[in-house]
Amino acid sequence: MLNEMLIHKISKDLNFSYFANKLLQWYPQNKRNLPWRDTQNPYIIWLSEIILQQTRVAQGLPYFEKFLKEYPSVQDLAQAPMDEVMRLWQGLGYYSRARNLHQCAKEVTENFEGYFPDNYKDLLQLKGVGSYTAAAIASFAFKERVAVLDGNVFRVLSRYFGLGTDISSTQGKKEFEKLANQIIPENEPDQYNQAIMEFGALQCSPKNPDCSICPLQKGCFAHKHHLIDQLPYKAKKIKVTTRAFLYHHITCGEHVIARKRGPKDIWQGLFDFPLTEFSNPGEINPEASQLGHELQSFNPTIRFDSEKTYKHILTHQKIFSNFASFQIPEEHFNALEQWARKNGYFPCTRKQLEDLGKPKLIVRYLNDKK
DNA sequence: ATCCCGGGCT
DNA sequence: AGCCCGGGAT
Repeated sequence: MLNEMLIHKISKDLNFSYFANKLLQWYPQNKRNLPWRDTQNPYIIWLSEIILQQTRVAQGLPYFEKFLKEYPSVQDLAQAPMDEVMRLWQGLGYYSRARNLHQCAKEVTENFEGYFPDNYKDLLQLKGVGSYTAAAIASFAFKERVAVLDGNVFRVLSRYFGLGTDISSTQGKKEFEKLANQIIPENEPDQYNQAIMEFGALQCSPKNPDCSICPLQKGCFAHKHHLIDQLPYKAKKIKVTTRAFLYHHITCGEHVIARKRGPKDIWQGLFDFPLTEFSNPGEINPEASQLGHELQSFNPTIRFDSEKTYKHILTHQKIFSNFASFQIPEEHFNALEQWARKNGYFPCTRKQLEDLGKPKLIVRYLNDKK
């Protein structure tokens, strides 16, 4: 057993060094010449990394040059007026980066005598410096053996080692971080970090990578299993929208006003009540409902139960719903029916309504009324 | 026009 | 988890 584990560990380590060596070999032959490469100046590295967050090289490059020309040192940047920094940043997006950049320069100047912290852990404390940027500065400027994890690294590792954990999950980030830090070699950790990111950008590209010329094709899990376009796996984050409904429960004798729900929205083909939608739950207000006003001519007895908000959770929608009930004297039935038909609603008896398919939300409300 | 991508902060 | 932003792909 011990033997097996030992063999497993050794073969894993061999595989890791094979992988790292291939990248280290590939890098000098293929790397782009960029002005923040081949320097160990933490200020220049930090500046470039902040600018390159969420930003392509082609877009960031002119900004990097502007900033370095205007502020050759961290002190120059720290002393610059905020407005000037913002103006230089103009057009690059994510403006909190510029605010953090300026604040970080001040921190370094005032609290660290102008010297950036020289290790991952301390770098993390700086404003605007997260795990990626801290690892980049620590390895490029100070040769610390700490792996960078950016979109490129996730992609390369996920494909080569067949790691399919969702890269947007906390669990996934942990697993990739662990793997990446096992692979990164003791010597030249900086070159290795540069190499794997450049490899991801140029060779192991998100779409249509040319695997026929890839130095890591042999041994690549994704290539072997034809999973290049499935990896890395990233769960699409469905954005949950909040909606606020005011339902109008309109009754007239034994009749209820209903409607069949149409396409392009939830509950297609089910039946519910006339509905006014508000932009958020706090704004639900019968006074603001056009429907309620139209019903006034039928002399309704109105009850709005604002206390009871029904919450209905779907995968992609969170619905908050209130109900207002309108009891209409039977003498207005004909006029009410005309109004209903004109607006795409129809009267039906309580019994008929029972037999129609309704959203859970409506059923819950009707049961509560009993 | 709409979708997708991406580090860090809150 | 949701937001911040612009650019590129579709």
